[in-house]
Amino acid sequence: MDRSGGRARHSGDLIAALSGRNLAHNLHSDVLWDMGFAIVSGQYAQGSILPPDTELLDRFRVSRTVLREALKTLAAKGLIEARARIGTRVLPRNRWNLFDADVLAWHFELGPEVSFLQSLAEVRIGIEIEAAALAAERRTDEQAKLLLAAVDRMAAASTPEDFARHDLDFHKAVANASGNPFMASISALVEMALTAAFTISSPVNEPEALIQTVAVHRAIAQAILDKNPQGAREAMRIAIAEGFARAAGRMEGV
Amino acid sequence: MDRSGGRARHSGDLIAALSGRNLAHNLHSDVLWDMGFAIVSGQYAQGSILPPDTELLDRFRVSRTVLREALKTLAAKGLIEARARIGTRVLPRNRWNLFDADVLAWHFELGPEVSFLQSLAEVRIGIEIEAAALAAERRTDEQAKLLLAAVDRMAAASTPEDFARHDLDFHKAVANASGNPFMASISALVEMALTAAFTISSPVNEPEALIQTVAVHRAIAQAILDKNPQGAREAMRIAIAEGFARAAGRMEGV
DNA sequence: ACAGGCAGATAAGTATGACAATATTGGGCG
DNA sequence: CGCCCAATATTGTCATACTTATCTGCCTGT
Repeated sequence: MDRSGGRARHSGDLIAALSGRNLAHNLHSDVLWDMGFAIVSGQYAQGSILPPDTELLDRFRVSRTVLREALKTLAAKGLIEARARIGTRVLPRNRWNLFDADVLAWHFELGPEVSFLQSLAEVRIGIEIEAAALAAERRTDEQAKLLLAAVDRMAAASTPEDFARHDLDFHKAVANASGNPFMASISALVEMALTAAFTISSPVNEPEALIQTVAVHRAIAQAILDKNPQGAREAMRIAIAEGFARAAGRMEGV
Repeated sequence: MDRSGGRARHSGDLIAALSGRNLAHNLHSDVLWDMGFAIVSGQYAQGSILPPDTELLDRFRVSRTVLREALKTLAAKGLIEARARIGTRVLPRNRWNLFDADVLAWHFELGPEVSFLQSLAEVRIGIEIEAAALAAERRTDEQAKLLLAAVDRMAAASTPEDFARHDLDFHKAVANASGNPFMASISALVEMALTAAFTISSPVNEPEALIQTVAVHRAIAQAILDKNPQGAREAMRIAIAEGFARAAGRMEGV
């Protein structure tokens, strides 16, 4: 009965808005988010069978076309798999594409767990450390300039949103300078982590933290400028670890 | 005119077969692979607009349902974005989900470039090094046992396929022991890299290389057993770098 | 009693034609 | 000359019918 047409929007919208991604509001995306969240939140257990088409059709009051396209989207992200006569099965989590922006967003909708933020920080450390090191080896002068500019904008930011945006720009610039397409491809992940972290606590509100965060990022940029891979690695590790520590401290402490 | 029903299958099938993944053969997956490959191969340039539904319908001789589900799948993987009245646009590569198994497979269909293999090795180094370090900190005794068993099976493998399978098992076991769900989620990537590498040159055929490869993997397992993160990091880096070097050397050097 | 295949039932896959929503483009009106 | 609106092209949604795959269980032949 709670299926009134205009229910509250997903937290994913915040992230989409921040990133300038389109958030077209079509029926199929409604169904998609509903089902995606239901699966990620465990409402449909891994390995279980979803209700058959007919039942879902009745529940969502949409056409078969819409439902099936939503399910196909979930299948494309590795959440489900359909088989004739059996039904549509929820796949085990290790088949899910956790690097997908939507799948990540659904995870955040059930409240960012500290353990999840930590997992995120760990992958970021792995990938972005290498990206920084590669950038230090391969950067062009042009790319180095962009990095320094991004740091300057971080230092000058006045609102948490501004800061987060420029922070993201910085990390994207590092990924680009690495010359490795995979590095650039995980910006969705970085974006989610940064958004989550800054939703919890932004350095902008704590002058001391702001100065330190900017300093660490400037150290990364400098190491890349100096073509110093090892220095870039270490600085990047500190930047990510500190960002996570601040958010985690804020969540547990207080 | 070349749209005869039973044309040669994609190289992706090899990988799917090796991984035991299902390869259902429905219409929509035909269209999906055709279009996916066309986009990845640059046949449809980034930022360009795909032909309208009507034209694609005519080209593939399928129903609108099938075509649209295939396009929705591509959209879910970040390759395209449809907008009313505008058409369906090919997104820039940095929006593509390169960690998706299908997208990866399409990249390999146009012949594995050395530069692409290198990019793959670089991300693997980033992620798997951290996974190994985390595994060294968090492993259970049970997980350690599985690791050693996988190494033993690698040493005893007699065919390239067997070796690749056990190698993959090993890397999956490390990812599992890390306790980080993201690490486990990239096994598709590792799988692709290993399959590609061993298609080019398997250590099984070179006794010396086999001994060395097994030794390095045993070193990883031992470091994790000893709860020695730094040792695990270094051994993992060597394992991946050597694997890539062997394949690359075989491709360029002859 | 058992093996094997044959048929029914169920759920996903495919087809088709019509209509709605949306955004660009160009023309008409102030 | 500029603004607004309508024509138009393209994707989005709907409803219904039919096809294919495959699991279950009966049924037959040995």
